[in-house]
Amino acid sequence: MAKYAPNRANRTGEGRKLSAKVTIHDVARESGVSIKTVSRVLNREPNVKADTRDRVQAAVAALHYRPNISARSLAGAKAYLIGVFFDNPSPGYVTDVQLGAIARCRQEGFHLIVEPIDSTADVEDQVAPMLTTLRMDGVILTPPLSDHPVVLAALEREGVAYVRIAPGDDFDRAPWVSMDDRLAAYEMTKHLVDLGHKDIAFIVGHPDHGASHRRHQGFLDAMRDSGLRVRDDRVAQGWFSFRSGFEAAEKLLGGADRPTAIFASNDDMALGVMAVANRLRLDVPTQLSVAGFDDTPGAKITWPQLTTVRQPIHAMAGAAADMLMQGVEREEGAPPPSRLLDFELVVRESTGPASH
Amino acid sequence: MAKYAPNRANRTGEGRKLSAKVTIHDVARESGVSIKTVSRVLNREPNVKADTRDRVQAAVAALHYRPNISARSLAGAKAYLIGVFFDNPSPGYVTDVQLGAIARCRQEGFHLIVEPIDSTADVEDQVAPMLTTLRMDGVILTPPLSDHPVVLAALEREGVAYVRIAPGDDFDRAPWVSMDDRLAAYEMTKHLVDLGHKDIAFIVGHPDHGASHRRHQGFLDAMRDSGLRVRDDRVAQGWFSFRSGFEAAEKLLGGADRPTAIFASNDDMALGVMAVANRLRLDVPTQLSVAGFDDTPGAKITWPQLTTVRQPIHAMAGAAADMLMQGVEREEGAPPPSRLLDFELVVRESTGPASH
DNA sequence: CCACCTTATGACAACGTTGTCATGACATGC
DNA sequence: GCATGTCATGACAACGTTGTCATAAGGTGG
Repeated sequence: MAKYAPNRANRTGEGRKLSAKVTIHDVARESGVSIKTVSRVLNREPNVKADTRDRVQAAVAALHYRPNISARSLAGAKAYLIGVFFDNPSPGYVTDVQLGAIARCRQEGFHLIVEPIDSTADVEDQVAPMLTTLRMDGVILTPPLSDHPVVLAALEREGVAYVRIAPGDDFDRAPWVSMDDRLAAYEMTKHLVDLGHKDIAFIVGHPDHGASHRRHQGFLDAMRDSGLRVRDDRVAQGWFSFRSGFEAAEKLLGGADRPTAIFASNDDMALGVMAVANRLRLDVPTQLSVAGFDDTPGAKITWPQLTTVRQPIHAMAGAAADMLMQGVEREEGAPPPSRLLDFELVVRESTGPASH
Repeated sequence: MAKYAPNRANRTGEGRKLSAKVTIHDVARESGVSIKTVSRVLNREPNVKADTRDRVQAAVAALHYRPNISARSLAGAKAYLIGVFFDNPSPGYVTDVQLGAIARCRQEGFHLIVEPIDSTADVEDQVAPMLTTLRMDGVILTPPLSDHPVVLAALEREGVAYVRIAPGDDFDRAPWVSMDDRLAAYEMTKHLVDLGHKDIAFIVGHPDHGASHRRHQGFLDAMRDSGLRVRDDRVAQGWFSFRSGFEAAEKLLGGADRPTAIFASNDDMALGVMAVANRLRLDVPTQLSVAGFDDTPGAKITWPQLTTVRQPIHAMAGAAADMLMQGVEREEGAPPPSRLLDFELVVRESTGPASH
């Protein structure tokens, strides 16, 4: 039984060499300086003569030297590792966050560790071990984990920095990145009102997500500002899932007395609404307008395509990674350095003029 | 300017202490043995008295000791890191792979590094640095990267083990995990034939994915075995995207002479077909049956729900992670230890009896 | 010209593990 | 009973970096 290593290259004898490990010592020798000076150049530390720096950089390039991340994190303070914690939001959301974060991380030589957390199981048991084994430089928290008390506490206890994406409350506790959910929902509602809709239904999102409440509030504010009444039976509770949107729509569209538009506070639920409309032979948008929120890939994967709000997920994740990598700083007592990014209303085919 | 560390725990006073770093030395002292013996217990090495092992394990538990992964990988051979490389397959696919791999990794104390590769840019430049900085124990390759020559070559040159998911060819080159795409497509076609369909169209997938050809072949085989002819204009080329399915369907359904069923070789394309059917006011499934492949979340997020093939993505990724963690082995000269996992035909509402 | 500061550099320890080798306690074979 | 082997353990080096401190070279002010 031999170690199967298509990879270890020369399994058939002395063969061709593996690309030999190049260490900082090799670079030091090649450029005629000490390893410490090489280290300085690599880490952009001050007090290195321009001439010396150039020689070292030339040697690094010539030898294709790459610092070993384990040695780095063992010796120094940084681990060059950023974590992303998530708990099954939609796949589209998750990958978008990852892509946004990685794009920034690559530039700085950081890597991304993804950690799904199952909040129905013991969260402490999942978080604590990974925090102590890998000493990550920071963690990006996605909703609903952005507000999970056990996760936040564990992170703080272990001394690991974190940035929350779209947290629900406790904004002064730690840095965050978010968008103005209330305003976005407000504008979407206005869009429907402008199309002539007066009887608009709303499907609320998962109560554990802070964004749910903000979107709901934006809807209510817009209706009030437009002088329109919101009937109690026109607001349904959902859970951000297709199924919950489907069920809410069945309730909303079940009787003869139907709203002319439904604003679902995320795309998955909006797709559930579309499915019900389809089933009831209601034409979208002539008989019913449907609006979503998020602009997930699914929004375009339906007919008619969904009018929705584009969340800057990619940018939010990138901003979060940035903050973590440069070691978030702030004035004593000042609020955490957080950022509110812009959204965009995406009007497609699922919304149209009110029918009556 | 103070370091902002909401994390450094006690910003509200002396509070509770940061969890102090516990090292192997502490465990050794606590249990009255040398650090080497502790190491042995931790790594399940032989030649440790049961009594000693118990004492060490008690100390580990009492002190909440977790080995530092950087030190481990610096000193030893293992890095406790598994990479997943992908290049924008659908988000659902990506997250499924991640979840499947992580479930296994957690048990063994491994972590997952995700690395999106942009195959339109210089692949070597993206792969080489990450392979040398992080010395991962192995990499899981998802299609179409499973067959990317530059990626495979870089992996082999750097001596990093890898397992390919659903590769297209060159099966003896390295271990892989896959499913029987041909058979699955064969059975799905049979399902349509059994429903009475004779004029069935097929949408081929992205030519860079090995699975595309296998699915196409399965379709052709089933048609032939059923004594049915496949008209040339009933086979359209797609790219596994919603849009490509949409466009293919427009061509397929454009004239008066229409097939009674369309088998799209993935769900995204099938959803494109559904959108066109919707637009043309063709009822699914009474006027047109539509079948997909993959059972992505999107398959349930449409009305009617899609008849499709459930790929064991989660299990495939888990198996791949397993192989990597236990250091893939095989007899000298024997084929790589690979695995073919079971699929499942999922019949939902989008397919029904032929209409004429 | 001396004291002192700044800049550029290197020697060496430290980081927390695992690998290698040595050692002592026992058991086994003849 | 002695050579030989196996088991259980520990001392110590090694892994490849960064942090700390020392030191030499050059600049500045009196």
